[in-house]
Amino acid sequence: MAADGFELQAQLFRALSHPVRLQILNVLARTEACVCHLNAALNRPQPYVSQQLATLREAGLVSDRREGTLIYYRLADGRIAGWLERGRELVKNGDGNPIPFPPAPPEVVPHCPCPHCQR
Amino acid sequence: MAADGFELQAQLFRALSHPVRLQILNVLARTEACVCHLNAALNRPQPYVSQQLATLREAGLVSDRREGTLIYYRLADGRIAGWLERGRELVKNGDGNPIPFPPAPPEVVPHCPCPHCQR
DNA sequence: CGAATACGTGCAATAGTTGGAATATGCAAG
DNA sequence: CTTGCATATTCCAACTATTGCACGTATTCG
Repeated sequence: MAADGFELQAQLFRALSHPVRLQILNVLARTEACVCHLNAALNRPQPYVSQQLATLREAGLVSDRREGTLIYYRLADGRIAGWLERGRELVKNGDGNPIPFPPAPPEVVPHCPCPHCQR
Repeated sequence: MAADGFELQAQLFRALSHPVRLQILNVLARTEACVCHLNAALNRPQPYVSQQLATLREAGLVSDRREGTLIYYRLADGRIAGWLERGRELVKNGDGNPIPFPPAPPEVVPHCPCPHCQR
């Protein structure tokens, strides 16, 4: 309960200190997505994706919306995407500085059953 | 070696996911400081401060400069302070939203032997 | 040289994170 | 109510971080 600002800010950063969670946020930066979409886009087991989403949700970074059996996730705050993007500029690569960021995954993912991919 | 951008970015966030390290960066955001100054300003044992500084140094967030027996630390990149400041706007406090950030420590700290405080 | 001061490092006990597997829940259709 | 699908939670072993403390290193001064 004695959580001062630094402790809260540290909790936010802890939620961000995981490559798969950053990958998820990278997908959500362009569009909301259901769990099955992230499951297919990241090629990770569904319970694993759900766990990371729970961490992001508890940190207040994403929010969710149910639509039938699907649950769509999106960034909780419009400023998050731009802030993360600016954070990338600060990443250094050991000796040199070029930052090998993988391309964002395609918006339509094969074998994803969600309405957004089935068209 | 198989460190993609997300892994590197996660390492950056991991270095930031600690309240004492955030406190150190908060001091360094206004001025460079020697270890003994941080030691006094944060009221933490010197080896403990050194360890946190080592973590920040390995993450590329701070750089250091020796001057006699003192070692001065500063933010490694001018954009870091502003980016951290903007990150605070995203911190939510459980239910409500007000963010109780402690005030920045004073520039001159009692019992600090560094030239900046002895005047 | 030796002593004093400012920092850094190594170690060990404790605590927290990770990621896979099994299982549980919640909704819709039949 | 049962089945089936989408998603969530729980459990657990391996791994990693935290933090206090003793000791090591580097620089200056006498």
